[in-house]
Amino acid sequence: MPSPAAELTPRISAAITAAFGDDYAGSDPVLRPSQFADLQANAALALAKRLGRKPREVAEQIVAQLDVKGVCSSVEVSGPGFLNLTLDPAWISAQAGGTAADPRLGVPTEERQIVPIDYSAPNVAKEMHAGHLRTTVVGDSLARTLEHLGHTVIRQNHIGDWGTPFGMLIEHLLDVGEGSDEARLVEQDPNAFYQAARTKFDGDPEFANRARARVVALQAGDAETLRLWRELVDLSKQYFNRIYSALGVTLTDDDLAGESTYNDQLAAICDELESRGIATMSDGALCVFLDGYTGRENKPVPLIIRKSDGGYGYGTTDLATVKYRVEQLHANRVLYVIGAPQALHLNMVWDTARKAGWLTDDVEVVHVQIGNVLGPDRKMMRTRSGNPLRLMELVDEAKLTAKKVIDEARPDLDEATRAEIAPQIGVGAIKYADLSVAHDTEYVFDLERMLSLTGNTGPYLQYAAARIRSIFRNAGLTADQATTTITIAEPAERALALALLEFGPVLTQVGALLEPHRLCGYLFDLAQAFSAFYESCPVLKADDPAVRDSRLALCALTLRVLVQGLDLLGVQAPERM
RNA sequence: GCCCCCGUAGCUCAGUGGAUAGAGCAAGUCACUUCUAAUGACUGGGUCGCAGGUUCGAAUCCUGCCGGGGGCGCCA
Repeated sequence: MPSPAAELTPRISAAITAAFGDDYAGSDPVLRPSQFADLQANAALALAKRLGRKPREVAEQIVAQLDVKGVCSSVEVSGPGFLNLTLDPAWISAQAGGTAADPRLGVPTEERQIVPIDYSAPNVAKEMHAGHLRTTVVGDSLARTLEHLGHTVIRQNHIGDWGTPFGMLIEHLLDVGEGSDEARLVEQDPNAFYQAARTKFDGDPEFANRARARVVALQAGDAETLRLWRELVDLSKQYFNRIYSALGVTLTDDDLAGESTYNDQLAAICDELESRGIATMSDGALCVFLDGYTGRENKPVPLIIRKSDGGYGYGTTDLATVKYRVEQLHANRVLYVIGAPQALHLNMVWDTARKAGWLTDDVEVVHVQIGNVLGPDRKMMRTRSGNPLRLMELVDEAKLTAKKVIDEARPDLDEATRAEIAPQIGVGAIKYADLSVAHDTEYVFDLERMLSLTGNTGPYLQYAAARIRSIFRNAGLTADQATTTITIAEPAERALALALLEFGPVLTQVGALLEPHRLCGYLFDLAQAFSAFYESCPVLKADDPAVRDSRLALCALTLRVLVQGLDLLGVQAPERM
């Protein structure tokens, strides 16, 4: 069941060719949504120039050749040469029926690609903060969406499980004692543990020396040191999993691909780049200098792949991820869902990999830039400095607020039901807020706004779904029993049905552009179209049984699209609220 | 200094080179013995940062400027 645009594009193209000859075959019909009709085709204005004729005349000639029998009820030339296309209600009805009969709801299955997605990437023994929340939520939605479109997604959680901080963390672990309450902070309140280690490191020279020695032992592969390191990582995994579980994120231990997994490849990467002359020594560090990367005072910016102390930084491990994902995972497209400030670094890594021949032109690499999350003061929320909001605390707060709201709004529901619904609303609100703004723009973290039950928020969409479920409960039916033919009559029915036909095209676009906020915007429009329909078109109270059944079928389709769409965002749709 | 991103209604944000730039929130008006009013209908609200350029047509593309943010060698 093609969408209106998919149906009309080839027809208009054919009309253009028929009117102006093969030279014009394949011209873009420039089909766009319109405020004056269902769709408008703007091709005539561009063609007029090429043809040396008046745009309106060109538009008339296209119309003369246009076959839209059974699709459009009217085609009008308007303004300077726009083609206003109004769809036939019978066609809309049939397409809506076709969508309802399709288990995939009109979502195409695309040619399969292998798509590793790098997202979340929290640090061991550190609290996840709002910034991590965002890459986690956006990455997870992209993973769900691309999978649904038929791709093979390989989740890659590139956790920070290696590096110099582990010297002080391990020494602190020994100081407080393995298995002690303080050690368990890594699992419950990792920042407290990290800060305690940090404070000692900064204030106690003896401790700092032990920490530095411990880093050396770790890198040398000392067995006891590795055992302690693994314990820290394991404790952190518990923490990550509690967060992921609370948030309904699809990441599991199987998706962990932390920095340490590339340890045994780093030396070879450096050796190869050095022997091939791609990397050179500079101030004791092994660096890659690339054309076009200059920094202060026009000095070339290095990608440091081996520090002067012999250690490796994230430049080297990131190079290793490119190699691994291309050579071992056979990726067609690699997504790095990472903070926007990393753009320079990532580009240098990719250019280095290209220069080395590890990254080839047939593999698309994309930086899905995650904009900074700002505090109420509009300043960046940072981990290093300042005191970050504990993510768990934040989630708990959202759940609590949601509970208060549902308690007040639905005193008729029993306590157990309300307690079950509240987390779905609270968590959904946070995730939806992250997803509904373009991923590369900054945004101010504002719990109150996220939890607002009106406007473009998670709860509003959940409410729309819950209302539909309520209708089916009252009808004594399940949604999949409402499979009657859909017949469009009222304007609100028409608008709702048209919105439903756009689900597939929107998902295609989200997959291509990697922009979940488009799905949010679409679902919001759909929910609004449904609310308007709900106001003006009685379903169960409809006089005519045929109208009632048609509207029930429309409700069922709306519910399925809402639930499916929310699921691709990683947001639950409660039965009632 | 160089590079990247951003600047749209009071606020938060959409916006595929197409007609009179849109939502939501907030403000105001109206509609509930309700298929869930947590809603809907309506009203007011704009120098799309500024100035050029390209184009039949620019919020959108190009250049310059102003303002904000970020990045720019041994943290990741």
